[in-house]
Amino acid sequence: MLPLRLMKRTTIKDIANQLGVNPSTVSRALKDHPDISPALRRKIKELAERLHYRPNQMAVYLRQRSSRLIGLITPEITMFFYPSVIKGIQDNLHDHGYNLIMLPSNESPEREIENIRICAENDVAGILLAFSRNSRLSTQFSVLEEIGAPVVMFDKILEDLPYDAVVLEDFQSAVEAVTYLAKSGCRRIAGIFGNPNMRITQLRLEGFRHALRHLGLASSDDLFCFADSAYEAEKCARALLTNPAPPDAIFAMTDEIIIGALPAIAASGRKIPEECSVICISDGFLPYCLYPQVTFLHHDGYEVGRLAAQQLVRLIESGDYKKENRSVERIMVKTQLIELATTRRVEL
Amino acid sequence: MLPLRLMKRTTIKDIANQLGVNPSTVSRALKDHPDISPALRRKIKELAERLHYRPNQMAVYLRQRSSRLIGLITPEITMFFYPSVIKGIQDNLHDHGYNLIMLPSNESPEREIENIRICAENDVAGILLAFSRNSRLSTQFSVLEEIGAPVVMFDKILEDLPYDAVVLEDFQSAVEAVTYLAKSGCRRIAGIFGNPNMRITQLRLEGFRHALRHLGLASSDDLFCFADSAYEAEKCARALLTNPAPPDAIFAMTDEIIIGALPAIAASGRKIPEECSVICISDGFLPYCLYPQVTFLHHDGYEVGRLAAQQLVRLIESGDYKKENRSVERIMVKTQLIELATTRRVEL
DNA sequence: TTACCAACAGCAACCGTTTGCACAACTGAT
DNA sequence: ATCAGTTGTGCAAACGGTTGCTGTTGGTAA
Repeated sequence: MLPLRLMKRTTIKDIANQLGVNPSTVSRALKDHPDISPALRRKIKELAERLHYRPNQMAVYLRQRSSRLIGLITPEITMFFYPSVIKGIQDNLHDHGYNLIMLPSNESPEREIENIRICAENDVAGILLAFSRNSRLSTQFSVLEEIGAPVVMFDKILEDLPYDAVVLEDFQSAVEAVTYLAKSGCRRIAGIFGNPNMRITQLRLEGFRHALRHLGLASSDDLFCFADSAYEAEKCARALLTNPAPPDAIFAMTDEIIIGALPAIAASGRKIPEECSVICISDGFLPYCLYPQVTFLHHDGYEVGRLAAQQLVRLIESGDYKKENRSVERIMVKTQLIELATTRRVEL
Repeated sequence: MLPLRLMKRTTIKDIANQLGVNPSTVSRALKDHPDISPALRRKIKELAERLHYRPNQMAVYLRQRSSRLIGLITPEITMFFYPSVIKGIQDNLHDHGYNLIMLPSNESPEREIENIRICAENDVAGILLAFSRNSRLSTQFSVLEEIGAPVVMFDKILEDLPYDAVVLEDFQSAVEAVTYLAKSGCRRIAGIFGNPNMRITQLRLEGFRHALRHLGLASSDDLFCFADSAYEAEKCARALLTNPAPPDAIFAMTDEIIIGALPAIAASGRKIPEECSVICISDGFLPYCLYPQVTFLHHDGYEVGRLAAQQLVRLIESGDYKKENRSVERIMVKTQLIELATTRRVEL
């Protein structure tokens, strides 16, 4: 006998032939259609089992004009935040019988467009989308509009796009971070931010400045900078600390930034947190690995992924996304402060 | 005019109708079949462009009896090693026009089988597979055999399965780690290992013991232990260090283990590396984040992913995997020692 | 007996693309 | 004028499964 792998896959027709019935009868029997007698139904199911019958999803998708595939488009997949998001998405999607097709854009808007096209070609049931740094409204939008499937954005969103989104409290997190530092006694608070094109950068920067203003603290241009990588963040931190009037606290906008900044602060010879406090926004894994462990605002990637997937499934199954005047939903994921070793303790 | 998203997608038939030609002609024209005259070819392509025609891949797959989807089955997706592997796979697959469908098994053999089934149902062109801790040869094998597509295993493999695999030098890495510690002056070298069911654990443990024996060092049962999580690793490390004859060096088999072990060593009050050296095997990101930065053997996940994908594409496109007497390939990824702060320097 | 209805099964079209084959029209050689 | 050989195009089946409709039973009520 041939090895199984070289055998033709059993189809509905094979079952029908062996039983002398029509393929349609088999199809109906397998999905418990009441038109088929229980006896026949059992016979068909038994044979299907015996022949290891598995429906060809491609055929189903084609006929049904939609797959059970979800396209996941992200600028990056390895670093920090995204793996947990993906896990959140996966766990939720699996429960609803959808499968994920991964389409990383590597921070390239062109690749992003290509990925959206791939989604279209594969008749995905829905798209989960976090944009690259340099994606712009007009270009990305027109391609997305060609898709018949619902879209849910998360994390790195384009605010004006008429799709639902799951986001973190970026503005508010920065406010909280700064406020916490101030409460712990810091007076000159510096910030290191990511790519200034990204909306999350803008929001966190706004929050940062808003808090400083509100607290009556200095907020001059030499107290913040932008860094696109850990390496640049290290340079930024060094520059901030050699200022004539150096900060007594540093807020790092992301995991990536803290990785560069923390060694620079340590290298400057300052005691942490006494001479320089440090706080960052993180998914929650890295701060525990660093030394000293960094106080951070927990941005829960898993939760973001879970909620985005949940919302997408809801849209798919209700069909609501097709409605003309549906208003866009923004789902906020709460942030939590985790006090570790790089800040002075505050009585709250 | 309707929003694009609600319009029916253009098909080959639409183009054919508008031009008064046959769908088959359109199909051929779009793929530059020489039978179609250049003039008509141009006209068809122009219209296709204008109507935003995109082929329906499901139909193509169905007709072609195989998709351009690759199933990726891993026990885990967030932690340490896998994100880089996935990136390596992605980068390679994208270049060859394949797409990845992610099927995490969450360390469950049952889920693994389900995932293999999903691959079958979706007519994947190939499968990339890393097994869960508790997967067993017999059960997993029979399901895999039903698949018509080639399989490439990586990292966590089942040795006796007749599929190609990309693996790291597990035995050799452990030997190198121990040898390096010995050269740097350590005499009582302990090891903390992962789940003993996994082949990589067995190999690394064998290498560890082999090296100790070879170097004439102690290799008693109180010098190694198994830990299934960072938390357990912490307990393990603590136990090792409170031995009557404590080790002067610890080898941690994975990232996860070092996360637990390092704090325990620090907490014991020992100076690192003078009183206790530390070395681990890692994908290369985490050791730099820890304090002190941990000397490690670099196990390059990206490279594993890249090579696994490459090999799979080769099998798919050559069709070699169908050959009866094809011998199985094992591809080894080289390991590299990175000397950081937790070991005493060695003149090599 | 007739009329009607349920229960069950089959027919055939359809989803969008591909592809072997047939065939028409034209060319050029005989 | 005839025939073989191109060149360009169309026909129709196929991939595997789904589903609206039709048709055949057998049974029940009028």
